[in-house]
Amino acid sequence: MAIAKSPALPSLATTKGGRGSLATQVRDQLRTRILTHEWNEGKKIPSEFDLAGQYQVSRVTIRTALKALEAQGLLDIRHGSGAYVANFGAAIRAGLQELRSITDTIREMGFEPGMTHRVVKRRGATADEALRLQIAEGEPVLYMERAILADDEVVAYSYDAVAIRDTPEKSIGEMGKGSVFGAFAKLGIFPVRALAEIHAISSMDIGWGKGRPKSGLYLLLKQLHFLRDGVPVMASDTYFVEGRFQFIIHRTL
Amino acid sequence: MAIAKSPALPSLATTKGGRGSLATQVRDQLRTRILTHEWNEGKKIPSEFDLAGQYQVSRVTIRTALKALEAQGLLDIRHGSGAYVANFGAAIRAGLQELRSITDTIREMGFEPGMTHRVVKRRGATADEALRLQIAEGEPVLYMERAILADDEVVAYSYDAVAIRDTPEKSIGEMGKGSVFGAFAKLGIFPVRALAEIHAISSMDIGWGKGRPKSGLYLLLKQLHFLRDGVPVMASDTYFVEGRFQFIIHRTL
DNA sequence: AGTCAATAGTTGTCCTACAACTTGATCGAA
DNA sequence: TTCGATCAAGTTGTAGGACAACTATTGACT
Repeated sequence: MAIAKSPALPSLATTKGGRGSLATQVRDQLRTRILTHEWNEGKKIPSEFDLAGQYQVSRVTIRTALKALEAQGLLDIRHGSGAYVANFGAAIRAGLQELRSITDTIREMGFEPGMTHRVVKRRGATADEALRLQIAEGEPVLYMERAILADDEVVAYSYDAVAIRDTPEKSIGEMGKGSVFGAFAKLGIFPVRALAEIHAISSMDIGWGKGRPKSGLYLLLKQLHFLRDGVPVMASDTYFVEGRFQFIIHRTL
Repeated sequence: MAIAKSPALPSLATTKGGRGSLATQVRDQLRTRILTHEWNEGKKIPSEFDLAGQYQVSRVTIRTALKALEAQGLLDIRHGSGAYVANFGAAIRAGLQELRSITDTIREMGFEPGMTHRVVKRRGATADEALRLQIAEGEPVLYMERAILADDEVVAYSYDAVAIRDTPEKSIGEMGKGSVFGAFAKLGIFPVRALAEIHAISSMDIGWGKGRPKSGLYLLLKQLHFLRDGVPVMASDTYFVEGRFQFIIHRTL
């Protein structure tokens, strides 16, 4: 039962000046250790006491991290026995219930993500956009039409509207290029949740270009992204080509 | 700052002999207090210290409960400030990321749930079912074909296969009648998670009866329900009629 | 072999104390 | 007044120690 700080573990506070609470940092590190299969699925991970020793934090902090991972479905904590790795690692990472960028998800699925922009412009909000973004009609939004690719094949067409509000002009340009969430992060804007509505759509009016599917069958993900305090920042309608993208949801109590 | 146990609160241990840990009981009670709008959306709830006094438990227990609710997206806890009610109560309850029976969801949406059984029989597992349920091909399963109604209108057709395993014969009959999960509960079987796959389907071969939609457009929810230890117990393919049932997902980090 | 009791290990809860952060009030200077 | 800094009170985050409740294994006994 020797307690020694494993030198292989990246230290906590020093990694990046501390981005979030201690428990959050520990949670993220344990998360990657689980997802990289450091412990086999179904296997017991070290006790809270041991982990506290490894990370040099209190048992409270470890417990908070473990509970969070249990809530995400990655762990199964049993009173008096221990914490066990659930056997759904990959599915959870790809699950819709986790808010992550489509690009990242595609990359983790082993494909090469890509994106082509058809429309990127600043214009007044439509009635529908104004309603969803809780702004006045006609107020400026950044409107985009993009095709999302995986290994050069179109997997989805996305129609997005970002509320401008106080966004400086120069930063708006960046969104039209790389990752939208990357641009958000630079501005200190962090959407922490999204409300998504799912529909089955059969239409020939969706999409463009030669990669456009003939079936016309799509899964529409109608999303609204929110900040911590509940302010909506982006409304996006993404049409996923049926069959080319796996939609998984991990449901828990 | 007077700490008095509110007499309106149901006591914890006495309610039902204690179904789960203290923190879980507190979580459930706080959850209903939130969903019944005891505190307005966006408003601050009492401090951990106050709640500990109300429920006569330690601050640790309250913290555990609050953290769980935060993970579910019902609360927003801010360091140094307090815990605030998120403005997504209804959406979260109806959200797919929460594992609840369709019947309950329909009822909470204000409709009268119903169900008609077309097929209820015990037969050997098909190759696909055997694979999903992790049993041998031909082993007995309870197979059902049901139509799910809301206010006497068909919202979905479901094709389900339940792994029999040690289930006593008489209990199998009950599943064919009322709620499947109700029958599970009586047997002490509690599915705690499900992995769902979503597809858009356009087909005229789905469904039956005169309520069958003409469009032939469905959202297929292909589910597999698991026990705590990862044993699959039920595989169900549910075809939701596009437009008649709102599919929402609450996505969080 | 089978049953039961003891035991060590693990998670759940409690207590106390303090650190870190947020918010509003207070006060002083421009 | 108006702005800004400072302060104080309130709240969440982390620490450490202690014990209760539960699990799984071992070992003794029948």
